[in-house]
Amino acid sequence: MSSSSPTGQIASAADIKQENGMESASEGQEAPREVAGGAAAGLSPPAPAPFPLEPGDTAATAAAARVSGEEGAVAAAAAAAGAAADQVQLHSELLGRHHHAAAVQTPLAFSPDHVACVCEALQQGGNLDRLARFLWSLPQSDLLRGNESLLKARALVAFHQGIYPELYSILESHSFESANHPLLQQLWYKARYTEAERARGRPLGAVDKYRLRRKFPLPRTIWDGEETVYCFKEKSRNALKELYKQNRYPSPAEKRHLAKITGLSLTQVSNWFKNRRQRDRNPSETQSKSESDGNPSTEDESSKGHEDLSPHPLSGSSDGVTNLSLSSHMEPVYMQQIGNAKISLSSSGVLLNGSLVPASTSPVFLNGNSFIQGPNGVILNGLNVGNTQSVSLNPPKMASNIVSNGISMSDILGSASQDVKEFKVLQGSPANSAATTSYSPSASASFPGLIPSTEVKREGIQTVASQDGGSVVTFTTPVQINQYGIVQIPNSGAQGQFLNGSIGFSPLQLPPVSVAASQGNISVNSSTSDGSTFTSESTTVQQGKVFFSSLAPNAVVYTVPNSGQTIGSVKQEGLERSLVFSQLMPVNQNAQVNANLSSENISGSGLHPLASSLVNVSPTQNFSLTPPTLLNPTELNPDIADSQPMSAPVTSKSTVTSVSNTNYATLQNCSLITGQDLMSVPMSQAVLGEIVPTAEDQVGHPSPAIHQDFVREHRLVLQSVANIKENFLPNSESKATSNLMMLDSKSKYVLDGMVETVCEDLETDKKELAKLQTVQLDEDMQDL
DNA sequence: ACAAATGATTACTG
DNA sequence: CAGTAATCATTTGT
Repeated sequence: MSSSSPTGQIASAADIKQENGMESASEGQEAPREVAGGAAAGLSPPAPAPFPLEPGDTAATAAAARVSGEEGAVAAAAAAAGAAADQVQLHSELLGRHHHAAAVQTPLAFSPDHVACVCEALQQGGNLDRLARFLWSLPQSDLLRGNESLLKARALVAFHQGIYPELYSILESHSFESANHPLLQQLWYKARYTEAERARGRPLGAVDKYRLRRKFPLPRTIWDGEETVYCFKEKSRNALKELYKQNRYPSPAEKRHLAKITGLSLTQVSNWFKNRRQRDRNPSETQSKSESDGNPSTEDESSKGHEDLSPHPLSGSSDGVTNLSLSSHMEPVYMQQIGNAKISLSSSGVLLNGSLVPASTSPVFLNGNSFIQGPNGVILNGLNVGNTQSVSLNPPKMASNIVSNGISMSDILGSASQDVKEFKVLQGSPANSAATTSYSPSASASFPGLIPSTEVKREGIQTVASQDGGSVVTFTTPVQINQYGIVQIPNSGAQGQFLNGSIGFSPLQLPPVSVAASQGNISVNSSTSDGSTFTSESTTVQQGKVFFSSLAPNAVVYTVPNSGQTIGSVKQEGLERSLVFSQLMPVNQNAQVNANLSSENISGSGLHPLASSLVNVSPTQNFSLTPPTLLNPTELNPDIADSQPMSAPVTSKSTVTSVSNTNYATLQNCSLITGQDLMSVPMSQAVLGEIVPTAEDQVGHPSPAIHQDFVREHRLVLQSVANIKENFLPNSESKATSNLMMLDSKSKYVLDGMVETVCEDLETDKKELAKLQTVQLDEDMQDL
C-alpha cells in the first residue's frame, strides 16, 4: 500500500494516531485515569513513615507521594512546588549570580536539577501560570540551558500562552528524549490546529487535521521517525497478514503472541482479524473488489504480501538470537509502544524488576516483553522469564501515569484548547492497552514470526539463566535491540546473548562507548535514533553514569564504569549527580550487563504500581548508588562488601535498596535531595545470593544470612523479600503497596519506587555544575 | 470534496 | 468470550 511514504517526514500521523487514538479503543477507555488514580491511592499511604528521608523534606515527601501515584499527593506536591516557585525565584537569581562559585558555599542556590524538579512538579500540577512565572524568574544561566525539563516547561508555557512560534522554535531546537515525545508532539499538532482554526474561523474536521499533520510534520527532535499507516506500523501489519494467511482464526495464544510481537494490543489484533475476515467475506461492501475477486482471503495475501508471505520474512529470524533486523528501521521510539501502551515516563529512572532506580541519565525500560520507554529511563523487567512468563508491566497503570507526566497533562493541554478530546485519547490509549496487559502473558516472544516462539525462547533462557526462570541478559558491548525484541550485539562476537526472548524494546540502543566498554560496563542510553543523543551524551556516559548489570535473578547489579575500579567504590567524584552503581561484575565475564529478572509469573499487575511511580516526577536528584555489587557469593567476597560501605558517601539519606527476591529483584531507590545533592545508596552486595540462579531455592528464599550481614554492615537495606510477588506484584490490589516500601520482617524497609525523576537533568551534570546546595532548596520547599 | 481503506465499536448470537 | 454483521470515525489518496 501506501506503505512507503517518503521517507522522511511524513508520517507523523502515526504518532498521532496512536495518540489519538484508534488504539485506545477497546480495552477500556476511560479506565486509564481511574486506574491510575485508584491504584495509586492505595499505595501511597504507607510510605512516609519508613522512609529514610528526612522529615522536613517537603520535596522529598512530595516526590514520594507522587511516586505513589496518589493523586492527592500529587496535588500536594504540585502545590508545594508552586509555592516553592516563588521562592525559587529568589534563589535562582542568586544562583545565576553565583553559580560559578562553588556550590559549596552558596547557600541559596538551586541546581539545574532542582529547577527541573520544580518545573516538572508545576507541570504535573497543571499550574502553568506558576510555571510561567517560575520560568521568567530563572536566570539565563548556561547551566539551565540544555535542561530538557526546562525546555519542556517552556514549550508548555508557550503553548499555553499561544505563542506558537516560540513553541515551534523550542521544539525544533533541541532533541528531546523520546519519553517526552508524546507530549511535545501533542503540543506541536495542537498548536498547528489551533492556528488553523483561528485562521479559518471554524473548527477543523478530522480531515483538516490530517492535512495539517501532513503539512507540518513533526520535527525529528520530537519524533523518532517511525512511520505508520492507519495507525499500525507496517511491520505489524505484515506480521498480521502472515498469520492470517496461515490461520484466519488464531487462538488466543497466537493472538497474544502476535500482539507481543507487533506491539499491538490484543484487542487490536483481534479487531484486525475480525475486520479482515469480514472484509474478505464480503468484498463487495467494504472491500474492494480489487483485491481479489474470488477468494479474498487467499488472494489477498498473495496479492498484498507477496514478499512477506511466502518466505517468512520474519520468522526466520526467530531463532536467531542475535540479530535481526527485520525491517529497515531500527529504532523508532514509539515503535512498539508496547503495544498497548506507550508509556512515557517523565522522569528518568530505571526500573529493574519492578523497582525503580532513578537514573539520571536516560532511562530505558526493558521489560520482558515490552518495553516501555520513559523519558529517560529504562526498565528492565523481567527480562524474561523462565517458564512462564515474564514480568510484565502493565501498562495500564503506567499509562495513566505516564500520561501523566502529568496527570495533568490533559488538563494542561485541555485548558488551552478545546480539543481536549484529542489529548484524552492520548492518555487513554495507553491506559487501555495497559489494561489489557496482555503482553506479558506469553512470554517470550522472540520473534515475530508466526511462530509460537515461546518455547524456543524459553529454552534458551533457561539454559542460561537459572532455572528459576530468571534469565540473564548479557550485553557485551553495544547492544541493540530491535523492535521485535531481538537483541543485537554488534561487536562482539561476543557472547552476549540475550536470553530473554522477551525483551523487546525497540529503541534502545546501547551505544558503544569505548570507555564504558572497556570497563566492562555498559551504558544504556535511551536514545532516539538520532545520533545526536548519543553523541552528546557520550561524555556523560564516560563519566560513568551508568549502568546496570544485573545478575542473578535475585540480584541486580549496577555497574558503573567510571572508575575503574571495580568494586569498590564508586564514589562519586566526578559524578555527582549521576547514579552510579559501582560495579561489579556480574557473573559473566562477558557480560557487562546483566539483567536478571525473575520470572515466574509476575503478573503484570504487580508492576504497575511501580511503573506508575516512575512516571511521576519527583524531585529526586542525583543519587548514586554506591556499591554495587552484588554478587554471587562466589564472586563477592566479604571483602568487597566491606569496602563498599565506605564508599558510600556522604551523605545523605538515602535509602534504598534492593530487594532480592526470588522472583525478582528489585532495586529501588529513592532519592531525594540531600544536602549534598547526592544520595548515595549503597547497594548491596551480595545480597542475593548467588547469582546463579540455580536453584529455585533462591527464588523461594533469598538468603537471609547474607542479608542480615549485609544490612548491618551497611545501612542499606537489602532485603529479600520472600514473597515479593505478593508484595510487589500482587494483583492489582496490592499495587498500592508497591510504592512504598516494604518492610521486611526485620523491619527494614525498602523503598521502591521512589525514584522519580525529575531529574533527568542529570545530564546537565555533564557540565558539572557545581553542586548547589540543595539543602536550601529543601528548606524552601519545606517552608512552602 | 469524494471515495476508498482501515481500525474501532456496537448489537446480536451461540 | 469469540464470531458476525453493520456502522462509525479516521486516515489516506485522488
